[in-house]
Amino acid sequence: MHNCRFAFAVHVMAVLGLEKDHRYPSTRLAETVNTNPVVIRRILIELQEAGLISTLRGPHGGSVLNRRPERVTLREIRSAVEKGQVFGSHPNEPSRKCPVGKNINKVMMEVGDRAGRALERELGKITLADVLREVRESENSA
Amino acid sequence: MHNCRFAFAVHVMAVLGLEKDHRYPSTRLAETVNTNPVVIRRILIELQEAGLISTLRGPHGGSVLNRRPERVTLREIRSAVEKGQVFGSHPNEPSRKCPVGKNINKVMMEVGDRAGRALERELGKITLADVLREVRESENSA
DNA sequence: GATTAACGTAATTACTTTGGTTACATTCAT
DNA sequence: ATGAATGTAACCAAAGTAATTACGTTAATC
Repeated sequence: MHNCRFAFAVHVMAVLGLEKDHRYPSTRLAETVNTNPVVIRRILIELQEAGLISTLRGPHGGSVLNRRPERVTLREIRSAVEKGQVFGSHPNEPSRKCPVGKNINKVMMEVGDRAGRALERELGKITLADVLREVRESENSA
Repeated sequence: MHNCRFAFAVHVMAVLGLEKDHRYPSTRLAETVNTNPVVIRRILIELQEAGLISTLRGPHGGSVLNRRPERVTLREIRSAVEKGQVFGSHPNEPSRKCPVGKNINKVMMEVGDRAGRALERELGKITLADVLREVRESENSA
């Protein structure tokens, strides 16, 4: 699919949730995600702006969760890294001569809003603690 | 955002719903959407495969709805033109040394399924007739 | 104060997706 | 036979994305 920022962000948050109050540098996070530290840092900045983590520079720096995993939902993580609509809209202005073309954009905006809210509602039910539990369960059954 | 096939498909279906039993050639549909006929035809093929429309070649050919707008949901339209997951996943295999990396893909798949189902549930509540009604309401208030 | 580990960020690259376009073979009503 | 329409292949340009390199900045520690 299109982009994997949400998956990366949940992964990072889950690692930070493994050991509360432990600071993880971006290089270590990048190792477990298996990508470049800069890619991780770009995501960390968005998680900071959303108030989900705190980051310190310098030796023994790195990132740490601001809240316990029970208090963080996937909805918050997603909205931190994934701005924009769920569906794409017409790149070119539709024909204003056609009754549908004249109004479709507005209608589709409303549809997109409804769908987006449904998505957020569902992700709001899942916490980072849920993810950590499922990760551990998969770990045991593996 | 990423792609506008869903918006195009709803637009096309709405135009076809304007006049029941009237065949619209791809060139006319392309005019109201304001794009190239080939782009429309690619979408029409997917709508055909989903059983939503019927298309005839030759003179006086074109596409027509198979069902009344009250019987078509946006969920069907979307699933016709939008395959694939809601969220992207890790492009590179995460580190298997990390308990999170080892299991995150499976967990994110489940999250994606849940989110996808929530999205489908919402779109299943909206019919093409609803879209046509909203289009007409916008028309009147304009 | 020098060293060093870490972040922040700009610039660049390679790749993929996507919509748009042209061209042409095929179908089929008249 | 004509001609209007679809189906489809090939190609292009633009946009988005992860990855990478490089470098300036911060701040803990000796």
